[in-house]
Amino acid sequence: MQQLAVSHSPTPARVESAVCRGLGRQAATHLVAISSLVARRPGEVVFCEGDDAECVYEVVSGTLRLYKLLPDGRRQITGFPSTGHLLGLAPDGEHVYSAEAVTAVTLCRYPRASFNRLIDSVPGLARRLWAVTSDELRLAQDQLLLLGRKTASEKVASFLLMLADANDDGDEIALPMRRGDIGDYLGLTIETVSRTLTEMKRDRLLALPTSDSARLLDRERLEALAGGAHGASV
Amino acid sequence: MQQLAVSHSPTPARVESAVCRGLGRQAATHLVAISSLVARRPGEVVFCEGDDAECVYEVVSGTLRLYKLLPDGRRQITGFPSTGHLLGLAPDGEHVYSAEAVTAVTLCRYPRASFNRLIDSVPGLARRLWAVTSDELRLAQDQLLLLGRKTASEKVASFLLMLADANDDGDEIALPMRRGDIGDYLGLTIETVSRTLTEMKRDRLLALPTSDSARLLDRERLEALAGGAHGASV
DNA sequence: CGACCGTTTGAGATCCTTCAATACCAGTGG
DNA sequence: CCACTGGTATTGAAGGATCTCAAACGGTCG
Repeated sequence: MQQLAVSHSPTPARVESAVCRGLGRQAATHLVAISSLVARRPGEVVFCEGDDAECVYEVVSGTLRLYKLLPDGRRQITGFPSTGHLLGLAPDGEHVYSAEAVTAVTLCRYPRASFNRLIDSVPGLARRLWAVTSDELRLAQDQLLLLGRKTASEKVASFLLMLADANDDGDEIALPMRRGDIGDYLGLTIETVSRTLTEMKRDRLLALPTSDSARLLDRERLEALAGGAHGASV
Repeated sequence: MQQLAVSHSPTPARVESAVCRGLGRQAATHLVAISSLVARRPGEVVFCEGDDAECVYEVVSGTLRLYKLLPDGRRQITGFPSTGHLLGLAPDGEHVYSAEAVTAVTLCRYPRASFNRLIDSVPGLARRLWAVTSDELRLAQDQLLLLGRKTASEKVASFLLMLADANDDGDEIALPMRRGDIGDYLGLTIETVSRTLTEMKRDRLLALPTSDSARLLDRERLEALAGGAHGASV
């Protein structure tokens, strides 16, 4: 996990994240000192690609979408970060993607300058951030395989299994994002996503109690469909 | 840049890489001490996805392809690392992609255990590796946009511009990889790559003196075709 | 209820793939 | 020197997966 957020609850010094515990009491206190909480409602923007990256964010609650745009408006969603994920971590000057709230979200915000000083002064933090970024890179490379070489059904199956693994609520999945978001994540259109889900429902691979939730009915066949590497190894 | 390699030439203590200079003489000497050189001929494998990641590599010369496979053999190439790039950097246990030589290559190999100890003992190294990995992540995210949302022509234009930027030989580009490699990098077939290149030649966008080299004739139109983000910002 | 927004479904068009043949190029042996 | 061979690239024709355009459906909220 990549948790870093510190508590802003009544007991300010209480540390919730694995990283903070790893860093020791003093460093954790520093993190609390430089952080602040921000909230966004569904659809609201947190930051845009090209903005000066003045802050690093950690998701405290809710789900966001990260995306890049082409000049004509075509959109590629690169991820749906939720609780515990870090945003805007790249060490240089500008955000390289935009971030919007999918659900209502709360974020823990760290000013970049303070954050960078912390990296220098806290032993182990740089290595921790490296590990977090490496894991993101690994996921991005899995996504390259998905986008470049998988069919629509394989993409959707991979996506559902990825969500199931992340939510670890067994086979019950929340789909807070819209069909269009899913399409822009998988390199498909809204219609193809919808048709593929309908087809999977017809084939008894899954149930769609509502349009924003799903239940996996046949994980084995879904995994076969997804091919290797929906996040897991081959 | 992400250079780290140390010299194995007659003067063993001489340090060639930017990182080593940044790290100081003593750390650089440590790097030399744990490294060894390996060579591979075209088509030979350096390591495979799923192998224990016993070593980290830096490319000293030549070009490689990194790729992931689906069970049925479909392939997605994730990059063509060349001189100065690091391979197998992920901090955990297994390689997450395979690496093969495209041209003849020489690599500088660091045993992972020693490398990890070095990270702990050399201040600044972890942060440096974080920066390197962040940059790879940024490129991977650009590639997500390309694979998910660009057309064949846009993909090929982006690819050519990316190579031109990397080689910085102006508008002369070496294409050491085969058409099939380009296709598997761009999520296209061999035939589509070939047709697209032919079409660009017909449109006077580029010249193809041989099948493994190209000259950009109209960078402006190519950049317009590539859309934003072929590596550069929008 | 009725408007709105997102999803689903349908029909036709298109880009890219697939399958197949031809061209090209370098190396080898006659 | 030239034919032959193997590998890669190019070109052609046909098919198909996905997209586009368009309409119908369904839930939510005032």
